[in-house]
Amino acid sequence: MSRKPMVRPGGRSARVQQSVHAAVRELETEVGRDALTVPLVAARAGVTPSTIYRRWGDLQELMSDVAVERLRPELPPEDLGGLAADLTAWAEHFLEEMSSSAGRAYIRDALLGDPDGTNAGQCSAYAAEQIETILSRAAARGEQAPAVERVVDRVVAPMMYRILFRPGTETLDAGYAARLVESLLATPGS
Amino acid sequence: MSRKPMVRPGGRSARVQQSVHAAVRELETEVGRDALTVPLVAARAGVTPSTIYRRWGDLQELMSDVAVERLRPELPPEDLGGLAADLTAWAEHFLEEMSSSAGRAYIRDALLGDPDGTNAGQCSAYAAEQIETILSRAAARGEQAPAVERVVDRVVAPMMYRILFRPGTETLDAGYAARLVESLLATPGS
DNA sequence: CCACTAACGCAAACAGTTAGCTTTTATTGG
DNA sequence: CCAATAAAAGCTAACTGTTTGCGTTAGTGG
Repeated sequence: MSRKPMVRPGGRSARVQQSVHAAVRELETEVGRDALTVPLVAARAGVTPSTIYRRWGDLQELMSDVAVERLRPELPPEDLGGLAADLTAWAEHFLEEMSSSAGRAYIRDALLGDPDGTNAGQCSAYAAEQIETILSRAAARGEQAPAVERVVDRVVAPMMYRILFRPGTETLDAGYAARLVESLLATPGS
Repeated sequence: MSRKPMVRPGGRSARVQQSVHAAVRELETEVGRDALTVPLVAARAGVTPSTIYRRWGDLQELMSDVAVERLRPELPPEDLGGLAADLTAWAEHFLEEMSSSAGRAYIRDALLGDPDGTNAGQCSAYAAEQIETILSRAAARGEQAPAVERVVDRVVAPMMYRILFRPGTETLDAGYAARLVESLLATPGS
């Protein structure tokens, strides 16, 4: 979903893509992320290495594609009946997922093999969608809600920054996420 | 400065490190980032490839080391006589440097070949140092200054998030940096 | 000044990558 | 529905980057 024109999405191409993605996920749990190679994935997927090289370019771009799939939220955020509760719960959940070693690995992979930034943009879009849902609900209730951009700047960005640039910092608990949301909602204006 | 114990920092080891780093910088301008390979760098540096593989592991970790060096600020932030002016000027400068294509490439490299997060932490520390200097000056003047952590969360993190996750977004100008600082200083409390 | 050992050079074996060509198979138009 | 077309995959061989064992060099500490 990043480099290939995908001009022929049906039939065999689709099957190959699915089997290759499946092979990556399987092998990742069996032999570990670092032991993955293109020939290994190709063998498991039942294709030749050159097929993978031609469609994805290299292992990093393939891993980036798979990582983005894994970072896609599968459920809409929970509705707890209020903006503060919804946002806090979502932020805590987001932080817990992303700051785990698995989550961090996926974020790294997504950023890594992403020359044009398409996959990174997709990750950001996922978070924005979830937030949008929460804010729309709040507006429907008549609550005064901030803009999505503000939530991203004040809640998502600080968490991501700490995950990426300050590993080992132990302040990455639910309390931190809650404080970010609280601080955001305390100043309705700018 | 990331993986090697550097138990023997003097003499030959230091010379090799310098010539390898210099070779990377030279070749980067000559043939471009994407054309760099370990054997190429080794030849330019006058060492054998195995030396690089043993000390750095792979090309990514080497590039990460070099990138961190380039991201180190060479000057302390300018003193304009006031906290708001100092922070705004610094944030604008920071954003301009980091959002350039060269800056983004260095950030990516620094994050990329960094298994334990040491280099990423170093980047974060550089920014924190600069901010610390500005805040200390403000305190010396008797101005009320926020904590470094707050500046990182409210100013640095949002800029970095947009650089990494939202490429192509056109709101990465000086005005954005200024607004972040303004918003931060508008709420002295939390 | 000598013993010790980390780090480097060298070279061969290994593994991942690239490229040319052939074959298969969606797709498109008659 | 069938033929023509071209995209995508298979195959294989050449290529290039990576790993590893061993001998040598040169800092380090006694």
